Amino acid sequence: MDLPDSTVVHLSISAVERDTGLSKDTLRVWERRYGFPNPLRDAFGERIYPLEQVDRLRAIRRLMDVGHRPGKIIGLELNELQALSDMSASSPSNRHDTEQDHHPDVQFLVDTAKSHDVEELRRQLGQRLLRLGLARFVTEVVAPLTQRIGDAWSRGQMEIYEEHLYTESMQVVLRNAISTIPQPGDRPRVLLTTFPSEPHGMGLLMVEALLALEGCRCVSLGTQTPVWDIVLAATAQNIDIVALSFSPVMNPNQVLDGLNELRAKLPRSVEIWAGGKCPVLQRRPPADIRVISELSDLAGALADWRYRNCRETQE
Amino acid sequence: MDLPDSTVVHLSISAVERDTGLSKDTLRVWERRYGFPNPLRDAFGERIYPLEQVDRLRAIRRLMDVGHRPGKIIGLELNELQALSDMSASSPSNRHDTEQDHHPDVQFLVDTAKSHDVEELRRQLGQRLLRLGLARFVTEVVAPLTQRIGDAWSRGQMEIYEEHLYTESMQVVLRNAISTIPQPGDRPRVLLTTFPSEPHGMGLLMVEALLALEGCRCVSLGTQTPVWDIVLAATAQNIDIVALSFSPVMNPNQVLDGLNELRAKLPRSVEIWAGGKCPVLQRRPPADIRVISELSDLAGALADWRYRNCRETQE
DNA sequence: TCAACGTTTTGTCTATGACAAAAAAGGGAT
DNA sequence: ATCCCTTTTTTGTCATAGACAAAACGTTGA
Repeated sequence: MDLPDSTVVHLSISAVERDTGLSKDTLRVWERRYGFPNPLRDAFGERIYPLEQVDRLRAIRRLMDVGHRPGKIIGLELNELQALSDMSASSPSNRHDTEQDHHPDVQFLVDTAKSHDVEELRRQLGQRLLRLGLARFVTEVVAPLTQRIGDAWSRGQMEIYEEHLYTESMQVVLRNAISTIPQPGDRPRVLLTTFPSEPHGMGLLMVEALLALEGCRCVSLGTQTPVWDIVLAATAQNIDIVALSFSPVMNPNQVLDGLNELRAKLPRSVEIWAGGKCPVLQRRPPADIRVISELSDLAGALADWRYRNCRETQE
Repeated sequence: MDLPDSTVVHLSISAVERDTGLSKDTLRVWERRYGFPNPLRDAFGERIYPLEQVDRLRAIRRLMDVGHRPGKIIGLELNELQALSDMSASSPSNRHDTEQDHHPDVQFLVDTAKSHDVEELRRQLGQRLLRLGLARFVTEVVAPLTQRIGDAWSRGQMEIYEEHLYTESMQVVLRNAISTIPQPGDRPRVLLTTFPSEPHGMGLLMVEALLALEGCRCVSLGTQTPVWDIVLAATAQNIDIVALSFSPVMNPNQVLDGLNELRAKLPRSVEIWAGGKCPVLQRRPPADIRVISELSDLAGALADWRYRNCRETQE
């Protein structure tokens, strides 16, 4: 009578690293300092983590992404952690009025996304795209909806895979729409990408859509490009503007360091635009970098660029 | 006269882990045992790796993926490593005739990708898509070309941003093609994704294209889904087959552990298909998992599934 | 309200030892 | 030669414990 499940309810340290995103070093140091996690040991003295502790670790990780510190929450039980994540959800700091404007429809779409009916979601999105046109679709549907979904995820109201399903569907819709835009425009040439630690690409697609509509020539590198490669690409592609997207979960210092390094390595003639709902951009905007805090500011920034560059161009 | 590049030519141990795929533990133990790598130390005694050593490590990693053992090759210089890699390239085991058939055209496309002319690349790809049809385009152009580009990058013949540009262009072309496939099919329902440490999504798109053409209902989660969320998604979406894609740079142990864990957590009725040019899949295929080593095996695997499930379905 | 400064928290690094699992090598027997 | 079994070598990962920089926090003074 063996126990084949013993490998299932207990995970090795590397499995926990993979599942929680917490490094082995971190897991060991937490155990040493806080007494949690408190894994059992197998016959060789190696840590084996019960599933229950892994769930708690996952919840802790989620709360940390929203700003909590491990020392404060590591002692809490799973239900307490969940209560806390519900609480931070209703805190006023996260409430943006833009959300409320479209509350009913955005809420409907969130529900559709959670219904797991991918075809229906895609149909609903496509319908709104046709009804509103691409520009309004991006600013009035994609942006608030994506933010809302991100919020819901960080509160634990949504599983990661549900967020993945949404992202994938929306990407299909957006990419399709973008590819139908004719490309008569020439300047400015805009390079789109994110820093290596930023895997979210939805912001890039939104910006690409809006800029392409305005006649810009967009060159997207996708997500996670090292700073030095952004410089190389900007040079090779004769780029006028480098547009970067940042999500709220990005490490503030990586944002600032990366931007400063990029600014130092790029020629002054190349502008850097930084967008996304990343708190540090508003609080400590770096010098010589244009911060686009709302999608609606894009058109203005572009008009501005065109005004400044209308005579001196024709290189 | 400062040296802003000092941060560029030296990498920290975690940066090297990310760039080479060798774990910190491995890097340290190699240094202890073989004397290589032999990083400098910064003011605080932490390892800083010169770029030259990182290149050598990458080459070593590449050779290990093909079957060489670290102890034998770790003493070789970069050019010797490359010579060895060229040698094993011409060994019969690695030569797939599919590569040779289209050698000239693939080379032409690689050159186009390196020319930085995105429009031209996209045009060329679109043209081949029309000429060959989606299925042949995927197997005869996308697959060999992507592999070739990955090769070129890991040999330092191509910059990361050039690879990003290629990936982005190809994704646009493929996604567009996929969205034109009508969706009459119902079974099997296939879930597509990658493990958290695998950011490459091109393999998923290729598989999605081929399966959709065969009338499968594909549900893609995009890249980097935690194991547990794959299980949740498979359950919620009533999935028949979970298809995972692995690139050569993935850590072999993460691959095997992840697959075993996934197998343990998924119901037996759900099949797991693992594909991609990941050496460990061929050398030590895990039990109860279908390894798809070549794209051409996909159709067979699917026919097989359909045969086995033709009567018992209709739940 | 904001900037500056000390304090605490926290993640990552270092070093060395140990050992299991994989691979290679040795040694008959077919 | 080829196959199978055992022994040896190779190799990656885990463990322990100490250290410190960078980030976050709290407090003070303008």
